[in-house]
Amino acid sequence: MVTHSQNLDRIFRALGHPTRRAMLRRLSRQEHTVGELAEPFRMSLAAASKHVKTLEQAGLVRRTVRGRTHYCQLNPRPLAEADEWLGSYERLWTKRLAALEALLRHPEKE
Amino acid sequence: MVTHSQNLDRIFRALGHPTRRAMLRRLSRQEHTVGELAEPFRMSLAAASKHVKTLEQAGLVRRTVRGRTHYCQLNPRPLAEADEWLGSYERLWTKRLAALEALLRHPEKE
DNA sequence: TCACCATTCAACCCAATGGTTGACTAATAT
DNA sequence: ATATTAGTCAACCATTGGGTTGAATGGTGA
Repeated sequence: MVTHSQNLDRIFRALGHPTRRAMLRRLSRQEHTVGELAEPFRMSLAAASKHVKTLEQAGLVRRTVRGRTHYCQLNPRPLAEADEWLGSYERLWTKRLAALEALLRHPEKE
Repeated sequence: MVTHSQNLDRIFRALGHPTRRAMLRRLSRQEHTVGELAEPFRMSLAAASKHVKTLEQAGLVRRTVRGRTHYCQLNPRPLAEADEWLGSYERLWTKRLAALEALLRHPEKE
């Protein structure tokens, strides 16, 4: 059994690396093969393949194998989960940002 | 110079541990000392103190030292940053979830 | 002054991450 | 048939992460 908390662990950790965020960015526009995902980076294909795997294990990427090529597509659901978690804090930062904005607008009221 | 991407790295990684998320949860209700933050966990104070430090380095916690006790308060700004990043994917998952919901409502249309 | 308390620091341990290379598997193209 | 291509796997390496313990720092209270 994998708990919700463990889900969040994997999701947030997967998002915590620039290579993987860049991969997600590309996948948000269209499906790509592992090779295509790897191409922009100065790292071995094996390394990139590992990144894809951790995205997959976080549920962020779904892979369908056709012949020898693996097609990856973004599964945005876990992003929604992460967003939901953040959502419970939204009230806090909007309050904070509103206060900041007010301060910028009327500095004399300090 | 610390880039925006590195900021996101630290933020997402900080969120990728249940202990730290629990600490943030508590801090979202009120300020707490390091000792108070550590108390609920079955780990040494030193270990908890490290978690606080990584939250601080991600910018999620601000610390003010008064005498020998360190008071921590949540700084929600980086959460807003993370949310902003996720926001650019929101269109994707709402579309997806809407499609799913429609499917559940009218399964015959498959 | 002296004991105590809140916290960090330093050294250490083990497991996980992020990368490499080389071998392997299996599908495709010539 | 053979060479090439897509991708994984396994072994390895260095760094980081998460935990421990014991000592150090520096306020606080009697």
